[in-house]
Formats: sequence, structure tokens, C-alpha cells
Amino acid sequence: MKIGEASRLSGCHIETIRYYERVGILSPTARSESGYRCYADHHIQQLRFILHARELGFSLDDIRELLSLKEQPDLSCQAVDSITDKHLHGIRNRIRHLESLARELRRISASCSGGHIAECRILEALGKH
Amino acid sequence: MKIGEASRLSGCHIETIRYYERVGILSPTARSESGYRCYADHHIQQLRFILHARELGFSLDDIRELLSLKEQPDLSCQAVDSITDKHLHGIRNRIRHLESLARELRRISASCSGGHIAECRILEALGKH
DNA sequence: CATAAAGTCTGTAACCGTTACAGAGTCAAG
DNA sequence: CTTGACTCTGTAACGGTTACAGACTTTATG
Repeated sequence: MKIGEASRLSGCHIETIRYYERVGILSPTARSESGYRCYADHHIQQLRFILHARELGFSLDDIRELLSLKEQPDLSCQAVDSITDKHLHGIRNRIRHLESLARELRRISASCSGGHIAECRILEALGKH
Repeated sequence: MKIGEASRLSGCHIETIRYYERVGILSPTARSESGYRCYADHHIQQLRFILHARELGFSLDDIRELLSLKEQPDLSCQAVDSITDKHLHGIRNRIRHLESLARELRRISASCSGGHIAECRILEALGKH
């Protein structure tokens, strides 16, 4: 099948599919006589895998590694677990960070009593640090 | 003062300071005879403001607008409030998003019983969607 | 069968916010 | 005078796409 159908079946944008191939995330495709990329079922599987992993926030490097692990059925799950755990840790850190930002923003924002810029506590708070 | 001292006083990297000037966030500086940038106190104030706002996750566009509002003391605080609120909303959305990612990751991760790649539930879960 | 429309190709640049580097010039201390 | 620290400009890299332009191919319609 051609890239348009691959896009429809996988849910990935056409440009993104070509990009994944270019950076070596997606297996290379065969080409038709006129140079069109030809996709097989396993490409669709890969694209869905990539899409879902991206939706979960995995980096393309992580995904590259997960896909390569997938090719080695006899290996232990451990490497997969470790990538997943590291990612989960990263997410928890980001949540904590954002929560502390939100706290400070709320604090700063609450100090505003709605006057003029000249007495604006928000701008004042942003200035000093 | 020259850029090195401005960097020390403000906490911004030298390259970042030049970048801020280039993209019009930081007021342009005077130049010495030899072409060195000359910073005054108000540049340091601006840089600290920018740094703090960046640490709170404001975009450079937001910061540009906050800085320009700062120049108009007679205006109402409302525009400042609105930028802050919008930003806080964005942060809350990102937190919610990350929390849902973390939930799904935990679920997927918990399904792993520690065997071989061939039976790996994590990879399986990532594939189907 | 001609033509129009839709699809695909490559290559390049934009987005955001830096950071890093190369190669040149300037300044202060020893 | 030389060394070293500093600064300058311009350019490219990072991640992960997305959006073109300009050329080509395939498919549908008249």
C-alpha cells in the first residue's frame, strides 16, 4: 500500500511517516517503479506502536530501543521494564515540577488586587527573585 | 558593564542574553567603540524578570507582552492577570495530561510478569491501540 | 484520449528556546 | 610583547514534527 493508506491505517501524518523512516525509527520500505514507498502490514504495526508510545510520551530514542528489543524475543523483559520505569519517573518529576510552578503562580496571582500596572504585584513578584 | 558581568548579575547565560536581544525580548544595548555591548541596571532588571518568568514557564511571547505592559503604568492590571491565568490553566492541563499518562504507564507496567520479550505485556500493550 | 485533480516525491525551512562552536577581534596583566 | 580572558558575528545543532515549493505519477472525469 502507498503512504496515504498507511497514514489512514496507522493514524500518523504522512510527513511524520516519512520523517520516521528518515531518522531510522521505521523500517525502510520497498519502492514502486515510480519511486512511491510501499508499505506492508508490519509497517502499520510499527507505526501504531510508535504512535502509542509517543502518546505516552516516550522519546524517539526510547522507541527506537523498544522496537529493537522487540526484535529479540529471547531476551529478558528487564530492559523494557527499565525504559518504562525511567520514563514513569521522568513523568512524575515533571508533574512535581509543574505543581510547584502552579503553586507559585497561584500565590503570585492572588496578590493582585486589581489596580493599575504601576502597583501590579504580579509584575513586581516576577521582577524580584 | 559588559556582557560577562551582566551574565553574572542576572544569572542568564551569555549566549541567552545575546539571543534575547536578537529576538527583541531584551532592550537593545549601547555599544562601546570596539563593539562590545554595554549593559545598564535596567537591563539587569529585565534579565532577572525574564529569567524568573521563564522559570515559571512563561513563553517568550508572554514575557514580551508582560514587559511591554510593564512600560504602561496607567493601564489596568487586567491584561497581566489574564496572561497569568491563561498560563496557570495551561500548566494545570499539562499536569492532568501527565497524570493520565502516568496512570496508563503504571497499568501497562504492572502487567509485566518478568519473562522474556516474546511474552512481554508492555510491548504488547504499546502495540495495540 | 485529454485533462484535471489527487497523490507522491525530494529537499528545505520553520517552529521554540536555547546552547555550542568556529574564527576573528579586543582588552588587561605579567 | 605575549598570553589569556573576554567579546564579537554567524551558523548549526538539539527534538519532533509540520509546512511548504516544485516536480512527477496516478486516478478520475469529461
